[in-house]
Amino acid sequence: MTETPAKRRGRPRAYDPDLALAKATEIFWAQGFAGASLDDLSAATGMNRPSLYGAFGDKQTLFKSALDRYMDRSRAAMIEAFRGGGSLREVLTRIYHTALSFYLSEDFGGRGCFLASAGLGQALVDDEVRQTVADGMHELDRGIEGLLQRRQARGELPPTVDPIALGRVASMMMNALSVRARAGETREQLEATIPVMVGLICGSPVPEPQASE
Amino acid sequence: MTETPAKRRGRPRAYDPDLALAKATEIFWAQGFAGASLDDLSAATGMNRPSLYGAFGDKQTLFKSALDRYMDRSRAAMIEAFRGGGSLREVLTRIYHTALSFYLSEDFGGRGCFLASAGLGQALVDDEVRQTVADGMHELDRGIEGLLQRRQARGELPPTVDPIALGRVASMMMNALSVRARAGETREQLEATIPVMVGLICGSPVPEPQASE
DNA sequence: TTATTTTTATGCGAAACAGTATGAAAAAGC
DNA sequence: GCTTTTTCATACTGTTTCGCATAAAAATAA
Repeated sequence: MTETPAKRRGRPRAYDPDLALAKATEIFWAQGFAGASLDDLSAATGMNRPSLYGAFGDKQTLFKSALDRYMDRSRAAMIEAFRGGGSLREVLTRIYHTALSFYLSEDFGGRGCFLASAGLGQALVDDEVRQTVADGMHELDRGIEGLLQRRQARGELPPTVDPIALGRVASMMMNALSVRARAGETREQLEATIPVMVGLICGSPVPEPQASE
Repeated sequence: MTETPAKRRGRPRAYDPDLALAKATEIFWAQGFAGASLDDLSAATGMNRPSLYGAFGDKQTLFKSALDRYMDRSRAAMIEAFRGGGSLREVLTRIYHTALSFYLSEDFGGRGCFLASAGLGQALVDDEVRQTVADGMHELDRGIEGLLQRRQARGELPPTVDPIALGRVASMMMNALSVRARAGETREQLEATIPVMVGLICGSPVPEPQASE
């Protein structure tokens, strides 16, 4: 669908819009909205100022496009992580690892979640951004809550726990990973916390050989 | 010590340095380093530009002073929360409530932890800031780890758990509260997660009559 | 009163900033 | 080959930014 359906009429554009948006996202991610100048964005995307403006509108609109693109990407990755089978323990572990794969970058070092970093950096200045970020986080909350509900029904969680309250906290732990990633903690340090978090959610040491079911 | 020891010689300053730093902190907190202009800071502090410069140096230095002041204040509040007696459950609850008292503001709405918000906003641009923030968080990590170690020795935690790993995650939950506060969640929503978090750390519903061992 | 010291007030200046106008370049249509 | 359409490249405009220079104001000291 995205491939050129017919030969476009005028001069062909010299950039790939999605790649450019990805590069712009990286600048916002590292420097925040206010800290990213149009010169920075222009240099990173390889587009000059008027092309940027023509393609994405002004800086605010570009930022919101970056936010939307990130949410689409991370949503897709999370759906993938939810889908794969395995025990609740395994699914949660996969979810946290997926989150970390977004928060840690080879080239830029730890930068955290784009929503929690660049997004929330603007939260007190632009309420639309704040709302978008909040919605994104709550969407993930509901995903994990649903997961815990289903797994509780299968007996993977004790019937006494509240899967909604627990799911929300499990979701919040990703926010904690984001903060620590941006604070510079290493992949090893962060990955070491995952089994601890999963253990807290699922019941500590090992599900126990669980011959019961 | 801080009171005027003798009559100062020249024209008296028209501002209270610490109050001015507090006001500047609020601007950085809401708008970030790059988003806060010297005009904003000047208006908030009531100091004109040259006075600001004379008192705190340039914008970077002012920001780092704000960071230091925040760390001093929050450290003091946390020491207080650690000191008061009570069960581990009670102490942890008090610690989380103390954290929330910093993250939520009457006038500005939820703004999160200054370290995690304004501080980490600069983390990828200014490595000294990143290191300061990381150190601050790790100091709190060690505090909670020590608390759990002592309480485990008193039998308030099962001997099987690793108090270091658990303490680190307990500390990270404050980072999660910070993110959600800044995302606009209400005090009620945030406070509702505290007993869930404390329950995860201490052993869920109530330490349970725990007849098993 | 007069001199000295310290802070405030006005406002300057160079640089960076966001956004745009103008014209050249590169493709398709005829 | 010429026109039309779309994008690129240069450069401009007006504003905002940060930091500081200069001079007035307000206190003490002599």
